[in-house]
Amino acid sequence: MSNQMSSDTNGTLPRHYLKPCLLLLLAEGPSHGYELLEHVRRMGIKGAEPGGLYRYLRAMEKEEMVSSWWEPSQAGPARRTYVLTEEGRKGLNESVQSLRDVREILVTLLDRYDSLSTKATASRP
Amino acid sequence: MSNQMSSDTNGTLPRHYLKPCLLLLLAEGPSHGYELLEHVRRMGIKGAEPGGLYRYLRAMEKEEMVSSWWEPSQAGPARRTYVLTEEGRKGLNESVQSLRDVREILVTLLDRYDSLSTKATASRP
DNA sequence: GCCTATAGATGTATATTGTATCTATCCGGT
DNA sequence: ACCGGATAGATACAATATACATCTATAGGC
Repeated sequence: MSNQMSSDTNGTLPRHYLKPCLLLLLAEGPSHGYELLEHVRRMGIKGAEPGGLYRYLRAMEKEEMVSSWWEPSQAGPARRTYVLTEEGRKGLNESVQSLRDVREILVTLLDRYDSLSTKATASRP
Repeated sequence: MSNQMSSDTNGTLPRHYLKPCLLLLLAEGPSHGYELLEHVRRMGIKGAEPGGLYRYLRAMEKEEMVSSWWEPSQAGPARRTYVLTEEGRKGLNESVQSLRDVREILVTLLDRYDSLSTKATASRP
């Protein structure tokens, strides 16, 4: 039964905004997976999980949006530190542009919803 | 090769906002699939396609968000007319609330991006 | 009769996600 | 010295979602 509806984006940014989030976070400075996980969660992608995140980072590396290396940790296991590449910076700029588009569409959609209830109230004298 | 990144949400609302869009459109008045397809496309979900849309409508009907019946058309084949149910109205309200959350997170994220480049420019005297 | 636009539905390959599980390291407690 | 928990990263496989092609039908124009 192919049914995609399930429970929606409740209060959280859909996980598919993970890419722009990661690019933004890395534009703010180098970081490693475990830390990025907490950051993206705090940024709004509550449902982010390690599996997907690490996968994403590797995929981004394959696309040369980021590069990484192992770095020993003073406390705990070694970390893979990620930094944004030139490509990644460009990718971020593009992502941000489409995010702006999405934001505008959302605003329009929400206005449309609001005017809907306004009309409904207005029609009750 | 499992690579999820591909080309992102370029200029369009991700297809997974189809549900709130359809609910909003149906809140504005009854409609049928073919017409809804054009409307959601104009609303920003450029990549919406008939297959997914019709399936989506049937799924929403199974969830009792909408109800439908066949209606003969004056010109062309019969149409399945959809209307929003009480359930659907509630679903729309909830969807809209999470859309507002998403919008706010997006705004925060974009501000953060902007302040990033501001800092970069500011550091060049 | 044949072609096109309209209208709806289904089948299926592929892509993406979700969930569980696995390895390893360091630190603190006992 | 040994154990358990926090940190860190990675992988396998199932479940879902998406894209694309295809199929049925009807009405109207030519």
